[in-house]
Amino acid sequence: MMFNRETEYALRALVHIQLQNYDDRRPGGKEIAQETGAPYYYTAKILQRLVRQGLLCSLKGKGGGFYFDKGKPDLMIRDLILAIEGEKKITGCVFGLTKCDEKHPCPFHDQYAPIREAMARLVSGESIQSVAKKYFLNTVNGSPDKVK
Amino acid sequence: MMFNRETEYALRALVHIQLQNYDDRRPGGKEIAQETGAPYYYTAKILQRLVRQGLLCSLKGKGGGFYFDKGKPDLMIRDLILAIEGEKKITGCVFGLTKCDEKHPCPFHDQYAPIREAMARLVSGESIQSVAKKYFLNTVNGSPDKVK
DNA sequence: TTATTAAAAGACCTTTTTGTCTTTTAGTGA
DNA sequence: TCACTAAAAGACAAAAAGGTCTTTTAATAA
Ligand code: FES
Ligand code: FES
Repeated sequence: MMFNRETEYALRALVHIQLQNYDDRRPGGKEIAQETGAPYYYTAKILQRLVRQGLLCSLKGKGGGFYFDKGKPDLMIRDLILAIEGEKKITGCVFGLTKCDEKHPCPFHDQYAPIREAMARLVSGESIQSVAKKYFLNTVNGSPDKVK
Repeated sequence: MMFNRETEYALRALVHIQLQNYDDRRPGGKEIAQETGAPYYYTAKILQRLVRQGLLCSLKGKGGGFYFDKGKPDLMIRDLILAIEGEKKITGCVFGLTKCDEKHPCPFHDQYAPIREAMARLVSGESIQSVAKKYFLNTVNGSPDKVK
Protein backbone atom coordinates (compact mmCIF):
# COMPACT_ATOMS: atom_id res chain seq x y z
CA MET A 1 0.00 0.00 0.00
CA MET A 2 3.03 2.23 0.17
CA PHE A 3 3.17 1.82 -3.61
CA ASN A 4 0.33 1.13 -6.01
CA ARG A 5 -0.55 -2.34 -7.21
CA GLU A 6 1.34 -1.99 -10.45
CA THR A 7 4.58 -1.19 -8.64
CA GLU A 8 4.04 -4.05 -6.23
CA TYR A 9 3.42 -6.53 -9.03
CA ALA A 10 6.44 -5.20 -10.89
CA LEU A 11 8.70 -5.51 -7.85
CA ARG A 12 7.68 -9.09 -7.21
CA ALA A 13 7.86 -10.04 -10.87
CA LEU A 14 11.29 -8.51 -11.42
CA VAL A 15 12.74 -10.13 -8.31
CA HIS A 16 11.44 -13.46 -9.53
CA ILE A 17 12.89 -12.88 -12.98
CA GLN A 18 16.31 -12.00 -11.56
CA LEU A 19 16.27 -15.01 -9.28
CA GLN A 20 15.55 -17.27 -12.24
CA ASN A 21 18.15 -15.48 -14.35
CA TYR A 22 20.78 -16.27 -11.71
CA ASP A 23 19.91 -19.88 -12.45
CA ASP A 24 20.17 -19.27 -16.24
CA ARG A 25 16.45 -19.48 -16.86
CA ARG A 26 14.10 -16.96 -18.48
CA PRO A 27 10.68 -17.19 -16.86
CA GLY A 28 7.58 -16.55 -18.95
CA GLY A 29 4.61 -14.39 -18.02
CA LYS A 30 2.55 -17.36 -16.90
CA GLU A 31 5.13 -18.64 -14.45
CA ILE A 32 5.83 -15.17 -13.13
CA ALA A 33 2.18 -14.42 -12.48
CA GLN A 34 1.73 -17.72 -10.72
CA GLU A 35 4.78 -17.32 -8.52
CA THR A 36 4.05 -13.73 -7.57
CA GLY A 37 0.31 -14.12 -7.01
CA ALA A 38 -0.61 -11.52 -9.61
CA PRO A 39 -3.06 -11.69 -12.51
CA TYR A 40 -1.40 -13.11 -15.62
CA TYR A 41 -2.60 -10.68 -18.28
CA TYR A 42 -1.94 -7.69 -16.11
CA THR A 43 1.54 -8.90 -15.21
CA ALA A 44 2.28 -9.40 -18.90
CA LYS A 45 1.14 -5.89 -19.70
CA ILE A 46 3.25 -4.38 -16.93
CA LEU A 47 6.38 -6.26 -18.00
CA GLN A 48 5.84 -5.35 -21.65
CA ARG A 49 5.77 -1.69 -20.67
CA LEU A 50 9.06 -2.13 -18.79
CA VAL A 51 10.60 -3.81 -21.83
CA ARG A 52 9.51 -0.90 -24.03
CA GLN A 53 11.06 1.49 -21.53
CA GLY A 54 14.31 -0.46 -21.74
CA LEU A 55 14.37 -1.56 -18.11
CA LEU A 56 13.98 -5.22 -18.98
CA CYS A 57 14.53 -7.58 -21.90
CA SER A 58 12.42 -10.31 -23.41
CA LEU A 59 12.61 -13.04 -25.98
CA LYS A 60 9.68 -14.39 -27.98
CA GLY A 61 8.94 -17.94 -28.94
CA LYS A 62 9.91 -21.29 -27.57
CA GLY A 63 12.24 -21.00 -24.61
CA GLY A 64 11.52 -17.29 -24.51
CA GLY A 65 10.65 -15.16 -21.53
CA PHE A 66 11.87 -12.16 -19.55
CA TYR A 67 15.42 -11.45 -18.47
CA PHE A 68 17.84 -8.72 -17.49
CA ASP A 69 20.62 -7.68 -19.83
CA LYS A 70 23.79 -8.67 -18.03
CA GLY A 71 25.67 -5.91 -19.77
CA LYS A 72 23.53 -3.21 -18.23
CA PRO A 73 23.92 -1.81 -14.73
CA ASP A 74 21.54 -3.04 -12.03
CA LEU A 75 18.01 -1.71 -12.10
CA MET A 76 17.67 0.60 -9.11
CA ILE A 77 14.36 0.47 -7.28
CA ARG A 78 14.21 4.23 -7.61
CA ASP A 79 14.27 4.04 -11.39
CA LEU A 80 11.48 1.50 -11.36
CA ILE A 81 9.30 3.76 -9.20
CA LEU A 82 10.07 6.75 -11.37
CA ALA A 83 9.07 4.76 -14.46
CA ILE A 84 5.78 3.58 -12.97
CA GLU A 85 4.62 6.22 -10.50
CA GLY A 86 6.67 9.29 -11.30
CA GLU A 87 8.86 11.60 -9.29
CA LYS A 88 6.18 13.04 -7.02
CA LYS A 89 5.86 9.71 -5.25
CA ILE A 90 9.39 10.06 -3.95
CA THR A 91 9.82 13.81 -3.53
CA GLY A 92 6.28 15.17 -3.12
CA CYS A 93 5.07 17.20 -0.13
CA VAL A 94 2.91 15.11 2.20
CA PHE A 95 0.52 18.04 2.64
CA GLY A 96 0.17 18.49 -1.11
CA LEU A 97 2.03 21.76 -1.57
CA THR A 98 3.21 22.06 -5.16
CA LYS A 99 6.78 22.04 -4.02
CA CYS A 100 8.38 21.00 -0.79
CA ASP A 101 10.29 24.05 0.24
CA GLU A 102 12.55 24.35 3.28
CA LYS A 103 11.80 28.06 3.38
CA HIS A 104 8.02 27.59 3.21
CA PRO A 105 7.51 24.27 4.92
CA CYS A 106 4.12 22.67 5.42
CA PRO A 107 3.24 21.77 9.02
CA PHE A 108 4.49 18.22 8.50
CA HIS A 109 7.75 19.08 6.80
CA ASP A 110 10.17 18.98 9.74
CA GLN A 111 9.01 15.55 10.78
CA TYR A 112 8.21 14.15 7.38
CA ALA A 113 11.27 15.21 5.42
CA PRO A 114 13.70 12.90 7.27
CA ILE A 115 11.36 9.95 6.77
CA ARG A 116 11.04 10.69 3.09
CA GLU A 117 14.80 10.98 2.83
CA ALA A 118 15.27 7.60 4.48
CA MET A 119 12.88 6.16 1.93
CA ALA A 120 14.76 7.90 -0.88
CA ARG A 121 18.01 6.41 0.39
CA LEU A 122 16.41 2.97 0.46
CA VAL A 123 15.19 3.08 -3.13
CA SER A 124 18.36 4.75 -4.40
CA GLY A 125 20.60 2.28 -2.63
CA GLU A 126 18.91 -0.94 -3.57
CA SER A 127 18.37 -2.59 -6.93
CA ILE A 128 16.26 -5.51 -8.10
CA GLN A 129 19.52 -7.44 -8.13
CA SER A 130 20.61 -6.59 -4.61
CA VAL A 131 17.15 -7.27 -3.29
CA ALA A 132 16.88 -10.58 -5.15
CA LYS A 133 20.10 -11.74 -3.54
CA LYS A 134 18.69 -11.03 -0.10
CA TYR A 135 15.50 -12.83 -0.93
CA PHE A 136 17.48 -15.81 -2.12
CA LEU A 137 19.44 -15.89 1.11
CA ASN A 138 16.27 -15.69 3.14
CA THR A 139 14.73 -18.50 1.20
CA VAL A 140 17.64 -20.87 1.47
CA ASN A 141 17.80 -20.12 5.16
CA GLY A 142 14.30 -21.48 5.53
CA SER A 143 11.97 -18.51 5.26
CA PRO A 144 10.05 -18.82 2.02
CA ASP A 145 7.42 -16.11 1.60
CA LYS A 146 3.93 -16.52 0.38
CA VAL A 147 2.34 -13.65 -1.38
CA LYS A 148 -1.26 -14.69 -1.48
CA MET B 1 1.64 11.69 -3.25
CA MET B 2 2.42 9.87 -0.05
CA PHE B 3 -1.33 9.93 0.57
CA ASN B 4 -4.14 10.05 -1.96
CA ARG B 5 -5.84 13.27 -2.99
CA GLU B 6 -8.75 12.82 -0.65
CA THR B 7 -6.46 12.56 2.37
CA GLU B 8 -4.45 15.57 1.22
CA TYR B 9 -7.54 17.69 0.74
CA ALA B 10 -8.88 16.54 4.12
CA LEU B 11 -5.63 17.39 5.90
CA ARG B 12 -5.50 20.88 4.46
CA ALA B 13 -9.22 21.49 5.03
CA LEU B 14 -9.14 20.29 8.63
CA VAL B 15 -6.08 22.35 9.48
CA HIS B 16 -7.82 25.40 8.04
CA ILE B 17 -10.98 24.64 10.01
CA GLN B 18 -9.05 24.27 13.24
CA LEU B 19 -7.14 27.48 12.62
CA GLN B 20 -10.42 29.35 12.09
CA ASN B 21 -11.95 27.66 15.11
CA TYR B 22 -9.12 28.98 17.27
CA ASP B 23 -10.36 32.39 16.18
CA ASP B 24 -13.98 31.44 16.99
CA ARG B 25 -15.08 31.17 13.39
CA ARG B 26 -16.70 28.30 11.54
CA PRO B 27 -15.57 28.30 7.92
CA GLY B 28 -17.94 27.12 5.22
CA GLY B 29 -17.16 24.74 2.39
CA LYS B 30 -16.63 27.53 -0.09
CA GLU B 31 -14.02 29.34 1.99
CA ILE B 32 -12.26 26.10 2.85
CA ALA B 33 -12.01 25.02 -0.77
CA GLN B 34 -10.68 28.40 -1.78
CA GLU B 35 -8.07 28.57 0.97
CA THR B 36 -6.84 25.01 0.48
CA GLY B 37 -6.82 25.06 -3.31
CA ALA B 38 -9.19 22.13 -3.63
CA PRO B 39 -12.39 21.74 -5.68
CA TYR B 40 -15.40 23.05 -3.74
CA TYR B 41 -17.89 20.24 -4.34
CA TYR B 42 -15.34 17.55 -3.68
CA THR B 43 -14.16 19.23 -0.50
CA ALA B 44 -17.76 19.47 0.70
CA LYS B 45 -18.32 15.78 0.03
CA ILE B 46 -15.16 14.78 1.86
CA LEU B 47 -16.01 16.88 4.90
CA GLN B 48 -19.57 15.57 4.96
CA ARG B 49 -18.22 12.03 5.13
CA LEU B 50 -16.00 13.01 8.06
CA VAL B 51 -19.00 14.55 9.83
CA ARG B 52 -20.99 11.34 9.34
CA GLN B 53 -18.06 9.40 10.75
CA GLY B 54 -18.08 11.65 13.79
CA LEU B 55 -14.60 13.09 13.26
CA LEU B 56 -15.91 16.61 12.63
CA CYS B 57 -19.00 18.73 13.35
CA SER B 58 -21.05 21.03 11.18
CA LEU B 59 -23.87 23.51 11.48
CA LYS B 60 -26.36 24.32 8.73
CA GLY B 61 -27.82 27.67 7.85
CA LYS B 62 -26.70 31.23 8.26
CA GLY B 63 -23.45 31.49 10.16
CA GLY B 64 -23.02 27.73 9.77
CA GLY B 65 -19.93 25.83 8.73
CA PHE B 66 -17.51 23.19 9.94
CA TYR B 67 -15.92 22.97 13.37
CA PHE B 68 -14.35 20.63 15.89
CA ASP B 69 -16.18 19.68 19.07
CA LYS B 70 -14.13 21.21 21.87
CA GLY B 71 -15.34 18.52 24.24
CA LYS B 72 -13.74 15.76 22.16
CA PRO B 73 -10.10 14.75 22.20
CA ASP B 74 -7.88 15.96 19.38
CA LEU B 75 -8.24 14.24 16.01
CA MET B 76 -5.07 12.22 15.51
CA ILE B 77 -3.70 12.14 11.98
CA ARG B 78 -3.63 8.39 12.26
CA ASP B 79 -7.39 8.21 12.80
CA LEU B 80 -7.97 10.42 9.79
CA ILE B 81 -5.86 8.16 7.58
CA LEU B 82 -7.58 5.06 8.92
CA ALA B 83 -10.97 6.62 8.15
CA ILE B 84 -10.04 7.57 4.59
CA GLU B 85 -7.44 5.07 3.39
CA GLY B 86 -7.66 2.21 5.83
CA GLU B 87 -5.14 0.33 7.92
CA LYS B 88 -3.05 -1.17 5.11
CA LYS B 89 -1.73 2.26 4.22
CA ILE B 90 0.04 2.44 7.57
CA THR B 91 0.94 -1.17 8.30
CA GLY B 92 1.06 -2.88 4.89
CA CYS B 93 4.08 -4.71 3.48
CA VAL B 94 5.88 -2.67 0.84
CA PHE B 95 6.33 -5.81 -1.29
CA GLY B 96 2.63 -6.65 -1.09
CA LEU B 97 2.79 -9.72 1.13
CA THR B 98 -0.57 -10.24 2.81
CA LYS B 99 0.98 -9.70 6.18
CA CYS B 100 4.26 -8.19 7.21
CA ASP B 101 5.87 -10.90 9.26
CA GLU B 102 9.17 -10.66 11.11
CA LYS B 103 9.58 -14.38 10.70
CA HIS B 104 8.90 -14.36 6.98
CA PRO B 105 10.14 -10.95 5.91
CA CYS B 106 10.04 -9.71 2.34
CA PRO B 107 13.38 -8.57 0.90
CA PHE B 108 12.63 -4.98 1.87
CA HIS B 109 11.47 -5.62 5.40
CA ASP B 110 14.64 -4.97 7.36
CA GLN B 111 15.15 -1.60 5.75
CA TYR B 112 11.54 -0.62 5.27
CA ALA B 113 10.10 -1.53 8.68
CA PRO B 114 11.96 1.22 10.58
CA ILE B 115 10.85 3.83 8.05
CA ARG B 116 7.25 2.68 8.30
CA GLU B 117 7.50 2.79 12.08
CA ALA B 118 8.81 6.34 11.98
CA MET B 119 5.84 7.26 9.83
CA ALA B 120 3.49 5.47 12.23
CA ARG B 121 4.98 7.45 15.12
CA LEU B 122 4.46 10.66 13.18
CA VAL B 123 0.78 10.07 12.48
CA SER B 124 0.10 8.64 15.94
CA GLY B 125 1.85 11.50 17.69
CA GLU B 126 0.37 14.41 15.81
CA SER B 127 -3.19 15.66 15.59
CA ILE B 128 -4.92 18.20 13.37
CA GLN B 129 -4.76 20.47 16.39
CA SER B 130 -1.05 20.09 17.10
CA VAL B 131 -0.28 20.51 13.43
CA ALA B 132 -2.51 23.57 13.10
CA LYS B 133 -0.66 25.24 15.96
CA LYS B 134 2.65 24.70 14.17
CA TYR B 135 1.24 26.03 10.95
CA PHE B 136 -0.03 29.10 12.78
CA LEU B 137 3.39 29.70 14.28
CA ASN B 138 5.03 29.34 10.89
CA THR B 139 2.60 31.79 9.36
CA VAL B 140 2.97 34.49 11.98
CA ASN B 141 6.71 34.11 11.69
CA GLY B 142 6.49 35.13 8.07
CA SER B 143 6.28 31.91 6.03
CA PRO B 144 2.78 31.67 4.60
CA ASP B 145 2.37 28.70 2.29
CA LYS B 146 0.64 28.57 -1.00
CA VAL B 147 -0.96 25.39 -2.04
CA LYS B 148 -1.62 25.95 -5.66
C1' DT C 1 9.07 -25.57 -43.70
C1' DT C 2 5.88 -26.31 -40.26
C1' DA C 3 4.07 -26.62 -35.68
C1' DT C 4 4.54 -24.70 -31.52
C1' DT C 5 5.56 -21.44 -28.22
C1' DA C 6 5.58 -17.06 -25.96
C1' DA C 7 5.83 -12.03 -26.10
C1' DA C 8 3.73 -7.62 -28.40
C1' DA C 9 0.05 -4.88 -29.37
C1' DG C 10 -3.98 -3.05 -28.65
C1' DA C 11 -9.00 -3.32 -27.96
C1' DC C 12 -12.07 -3.74 -24.41
C1' DC C 13 -14.03 -3.91 -19.79
C1' DT C 14 -14.64 -3.06 -14.56
C1' DT C 15 -13.75 -0.69 -10.46
C1' DT C 16 -12.06 3.06 -7.92
C1' DT C 17 -10.98 7.70 -7.54
C1' DT C 18 -11.92 12.23 -8.38
C1' DG C 19 -15.02 15.70 -9.45
C1' DT C 20 -19.69 18.15 -10.51
C1' DC C 21 -24.34 19.31 -9.94
C1' DT C 22 -29.18 19.46 -8.28
C1' DT C 23 -32.43 18.96 -4.79
C1' DT C 24 -33.55 18.69 0.03
C1' DT C 25 -33.07 19.79 4.87
C1' DA C 26 -32.03 22.51 8.69
C1' DG C 27 -30.62 26.54 10.77
C1' DT C 28 -30.55 32.03 11.31
C1' DG C 29 -32.09 36.54 11.35
C1' DA C 30 -35.33 39.91 10.00
C1' DT D 1 -43.62 33.71 9.35
C1' DC D 2 -40.50 34.53 5.55
C1' DA D 3 -36.23 35.02 3.14
C1' DC D 4 -31.86 33.54 3.15
C1' DT D 5 -28.02 30.73 3.96
C1' DA D 6 -25.24 26.68 4.22
C1' DA D 7 -24.74 21.74 4.89
C1' DA D 8 -26.75 16.93 3.54
C1' DA D 9 -27.81 13.71 0.30
C1' DG D 10 -27.40 11.52 -3.60
C1' DA D 11 -27.35 11.29 -8.67
C1' DC D 12 -24.25 11.84 -12.35
C1' DA D 13 -19.92 11.97 -14.98
C1' DA D 14 -14.97 12.04 -16.18
C1' DA D 15 -10.53 10.11 -15.52
C1' DA D 16 -7.34 6.84 -13.78
C1' DA D 17 -6.22 2.33 -12.18
C1' DG D 18 -6.70 -2.33 -12.53
C1' DG D 19 -7.75 -6.27 -15.24
C1' DT D 20 -9.07 -9.39 -19.44
C1' DC D 21 -8.98 -11.03 -23.99
C1' DT D 22 -7.94 -11.56 -28.99
C1' DT D 23 -4.95 -11.10 -32.71
C1' DT D 24 -0.34 -10.53 -34.50
C1' DT D 25 4.59 -11.18 -34.53
C1' DA D 26 8.82 -13.44 -33.73
C1' DA D 27 11.49 -17.08 -32.10
C1' DT D 28 12.61 -22.17 -31.61
C1' DA D 29 12.70 -26.96 -32.45
C1' DA D 30 11.39 -30.75 -35.00
S1 FES E 1 6.74 21.24 2.51
FE1 FES E 1 5.45 19.58 2.92
S2 FES E 1 6.87 17.96 3.16
FE2 FES E 1 8.16 19.65 2.76
S1 FES F 1 7.36 -8.27 5.18
FE1 FES F 1 7.42 -6.73 3.68
S2 FES F 1 7.64 -4.96 4.87
FE2 FES F 1 7.61 -6.49 6.40
